[in-house]
Order: sequence, then C-alpha cells, then structure tokens
Amino acid sequence: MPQLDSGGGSAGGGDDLGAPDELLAFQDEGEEQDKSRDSAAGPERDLAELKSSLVNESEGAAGGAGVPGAGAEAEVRAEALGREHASQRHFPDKLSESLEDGLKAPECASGMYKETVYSAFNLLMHYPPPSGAGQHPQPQPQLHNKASQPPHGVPQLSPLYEHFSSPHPTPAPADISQKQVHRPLQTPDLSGFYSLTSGSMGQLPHTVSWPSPPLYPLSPSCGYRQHFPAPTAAPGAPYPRFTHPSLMLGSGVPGHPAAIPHPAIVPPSGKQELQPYDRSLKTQAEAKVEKEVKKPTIKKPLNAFMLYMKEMRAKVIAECTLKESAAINQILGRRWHALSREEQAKYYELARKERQLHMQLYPGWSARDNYGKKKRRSREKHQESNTGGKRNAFGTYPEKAAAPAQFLPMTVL
DNA sequence: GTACCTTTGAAGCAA
DNA sequence: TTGCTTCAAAGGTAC
Repeated sequence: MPQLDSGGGSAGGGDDLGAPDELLAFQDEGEEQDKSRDSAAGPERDLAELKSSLVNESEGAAGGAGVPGAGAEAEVRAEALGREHASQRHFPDKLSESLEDGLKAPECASGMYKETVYSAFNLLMHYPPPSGAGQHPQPQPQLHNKASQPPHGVPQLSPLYEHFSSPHPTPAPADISQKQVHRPLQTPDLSGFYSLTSGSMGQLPHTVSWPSPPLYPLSPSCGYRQHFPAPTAAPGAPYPRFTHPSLMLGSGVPGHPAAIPHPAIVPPSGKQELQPYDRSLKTQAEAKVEKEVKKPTIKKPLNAFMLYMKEMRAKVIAECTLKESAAINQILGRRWHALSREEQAKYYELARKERQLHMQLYPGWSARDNYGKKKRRSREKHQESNTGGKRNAFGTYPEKAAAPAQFLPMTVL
C-alpha cells in the first residue's frame, strides 16, 4: 500500500485531507488491479470488452430468468428491452463502429498501457518557457498533451485544470500578442490554479509552494522541467520564486479586472463567460456591475479520477477516434483501474492538494452550495430510466444492476 | 437550450 | 456508521 504523504509538506499538521479512503481504495483495488493489469493487453481489449459488456448487459437482461435471484424486476427489464430491442441497438452499433474505427487506427493499437502517464502532478512540476523578449521557446519535449503545446508558442494562461489535455486548443488569434498585453499576469501555464479571495490571502502560508521539488520523480518521458528551468523572478518582483501562482494573481475576486477567473468559478449560467483578455475589454464599472449581478458558482475541486480524465481524454480521443465522452470515460475508468498504485497515487496527491488549496481559498465553501445547481431529473424519473424508461447514449438501458462496474474493474465483470 | 450518458471520488445528508 | 445522492469534466446525443 503506498504511503501517501498525507502531510503533503504542508505546515501546521492540520492537513488531514489525505483522504483515508484513498488508501482504502488502494487496498480494495490491489488484487483487482493486478488482474486488470494482467489482462490489460491494450486498447483492443479495452474496446472489445467495452463492446462485449454492453452486449452482455442486454443479453443478460433479456435472459434474466437464468440469473439466480432474478425476479420480476429482471423480467420487466427484459420485456422492456425486448420491446425496444430493435430500435435501441443502433447506438451500440454506432459505438462498435467507433470502436472499430479506433482499432483501425494504428496509434490506437499500440502502447495504450505502455506509455508513461503524464501525471498531472508531473505536469504541475513543469515550468513554462521563459517569456522574455527576444527569447525563443526552447525545444519542447514530445508531449502528447496538446494543451501543453500551445501552437502559437505562447505559454497559455491557463489554470491548473488546463495543464491537462484540451482536445481542442483554442487557436491563437492573430493579435494574440496584443491581447496578452491585457492579461494581468504573464505567468503561463502555472497561473490561476485558484484565484484568491481577498480574505483568504492571509490564511495561506507564507508561500503556498506548489510542490518543488516534486514529491514524485519525473517520468522519463516528462522532461519538460529539464527543458524549461524555473523562471527567475524579475528584479523587484513582488513574489518569490516557487510561490504559488495564485499569489501572483490579482485580487482574485471574481469579476475583478485584475483577477483571473479560476475554472472552479463559473457564472451562474454554468459557462465561462469571457476569457481573461476578453474580460479586460470591459470597463471596470461594467465588471463591477456584472460581479454584483452574477454571483459566480464555485465549483468542486476535481478528484483524482477527474484529474486523470482531464489529462488522458485527449490521448484516448486521438488514439481511438472516439468522441463520445461516455465511451471515452468508460475506457478511462478501466485504464484508471489498470494504473499502478504509484501512478494513481500521483493523482490522489494532486487531488488532495487541489482540495487543500480549494479549502484555503474558499473556507466557507461547501459542496452543498452547489446542490441543486444542476437541474437533474427527479429521482422518480431516474428510477424510471433505470427500469427501462429511457435508453442511454449507447442505446442500452442503464440499470443499477450494472452498478458494480463502479466498484469493480470491468475486466473482472 | 438543456438534460442525459459514462466514469471515479469527495462530500453531504438521512436513517 | 452505513448507504444513498449530488456534483465535478467532457462532448455527442436526444428532446
């Protein structure tokens, strides 16, 4: 069992965010992971099992009478499936096509499990190319993560989340350099993990140092840091080196002209309203009014798996030519289980730091604050869908009977 | 325009 | 303490 650095290097010893269940997760998944790794032969297996699981699910439900303990509920499901069978299968077919398309792609059939994971943690470790005038970006290592390779060579002013894959990097506008003048800070890549509220500044330790040196060794394929040495603070810079980027930001108050909106902060509409440089085009008065009118939603910090998905999604899309997030997430879920404990530990650690930082920045925030923000179907409706009332993205009928997939690797199922 | 699907994990809440 | 529910991301799909 990996011993996570529950202390996390944070001072005060109050860091109990080490999520004891993370360790439990390792415990529970240990044997299963081994099985998964043994059986993880590559994307073909990923996709084939995904396909077969979908088929089995339908067939199993249709033949539910043979399942021990299967009663009226299974019969009802089977009946419902039977009624909809003809029409619902177009989705699996479509999925199959997608999967097979993915298999045709040579890059999809190679090395899905072989390559080193660019851990989110390692991505945090890397430093952006120096942004001095007249300096040319040094050669970047071959990162699959497109988000780490801004096509325009200008370091992205991206939050922590954007360290991870962005399948559709925003093309640089022609006047990008000009627009960047409006950016309050030319702290690329590492900027804006979380913007600080005005009141939270004092609660942070002297330097909320984003781990440096890294707690985990850089993977051989992640030599980003070697290529881009830590930026040296400009003379007179108000912040020390290795200070957490959030400290480099403006007031951090959402809507404040000098603030960089954190992805955890979204307008009530649920969408990021403006890019930083777009926002800067607004007058301060307008921004102030807007801030008063729209109280942004502070979103939950991402958990380990979400961070993993962020990083790996683009890679899976590229390798398997899949687009449906539901299918991609299934693959990612299985890959997650196939990860070694050490690799998972990186993400757990990163997620722990996310939560810690989130807690520091938004002391009064609770996950409960966002309850009900999403308009979700009623529970009754949800149950209806589970019993055959509505098909899912794959044309199958989700049922709680399939829930063990949430707790067991699909390779075991 | 918006909910759903799918995944795992964290957190909240009721019993 | 246990079990259930909601939300976090993502983008195609359906309504």
